[in-house]
Amino acid sequence: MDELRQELKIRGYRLTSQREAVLRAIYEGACTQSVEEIHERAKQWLPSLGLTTVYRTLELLKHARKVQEIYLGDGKVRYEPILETHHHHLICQVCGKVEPVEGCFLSPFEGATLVRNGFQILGHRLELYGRCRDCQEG
Amino acid sequence: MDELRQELKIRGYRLTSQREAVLRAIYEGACTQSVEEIHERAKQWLPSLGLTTVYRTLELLKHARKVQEIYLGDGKVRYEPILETHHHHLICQVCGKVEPVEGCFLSPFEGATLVRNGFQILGHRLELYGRCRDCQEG
DNA sequence: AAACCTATTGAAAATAATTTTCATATATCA
DNA sequence: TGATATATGAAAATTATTTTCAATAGGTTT
Repeated sequence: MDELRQELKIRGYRLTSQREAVLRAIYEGACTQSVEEIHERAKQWLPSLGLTTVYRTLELLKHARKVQEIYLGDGKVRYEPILETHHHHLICQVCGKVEPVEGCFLSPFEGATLVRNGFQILGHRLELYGRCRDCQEG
Repeated sequence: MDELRQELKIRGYRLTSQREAVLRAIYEGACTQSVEEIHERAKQWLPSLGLTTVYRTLELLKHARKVQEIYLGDGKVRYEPILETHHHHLICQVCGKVEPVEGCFLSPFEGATLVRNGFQILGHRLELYGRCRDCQEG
């Protein structure tokens, strides 16, 4: 949270109770949350928090690389915190649950440039789809 | 296209000029296209085609596993055809261009079950972010 | 080929998510 | 504490997507 304070100061932004509430909601909530869910959770600490402010704060945190967007196929964008531990997702195609998996064999390629077309790789995202234990029949 | 005809028949759907136009637009267009783009392209062959029908056809093709959704962070969902050749994407963070990359070392894990939590992997998606050749300074 | 029946279509209306506007409130700094 | 520019909440506006419904047109049967 202190780190955030620094980040904001550097960029000329202000640290407000709204921003703290949204950030806390993101970090304490599920792996991925919709804007509505983040809003609900954050209102625990700050009941007067407006939905518009949640949208604005998420935009801010996205630029500050504190959160990441993820789209699961229903009409709404979800957000998750960018943690120190790089991870990917297991997405159950039956119940929709999202679980994180740590460990990644792609990290060594960060910074690499592909010979075929000169594309320089700076990051990646991997989503594994399938069925969680609870959703396997038989 | 004949394959599609079969697919539709099996499911009790009809093969209409609209559906053919949308499918053709998807296959002949860029790697990923927005609904609006698909609509514009398809109107070349069928000017009377309505946007609603494009949405409906994409939903149909999604269920028939002919197309896949992808979200690039602007507010709209994009679609791409599911081709026989499994591939992933190189997404330029500067200009937004999307290029396909073939070859995938994750395929052997399809069907595998993770020991840690019993999750059965059935498919995956990998997106590589970075800078395309044209967008690298220096 | 004509008739039938049901799936499909286009346009407009409705919805849902997200963004913009604007007057008010409040962090931050002198 | 006061000045000031940024941030906020509510409402309005916008944008993407879905639903409604009367009209159309596949595909099958005769």
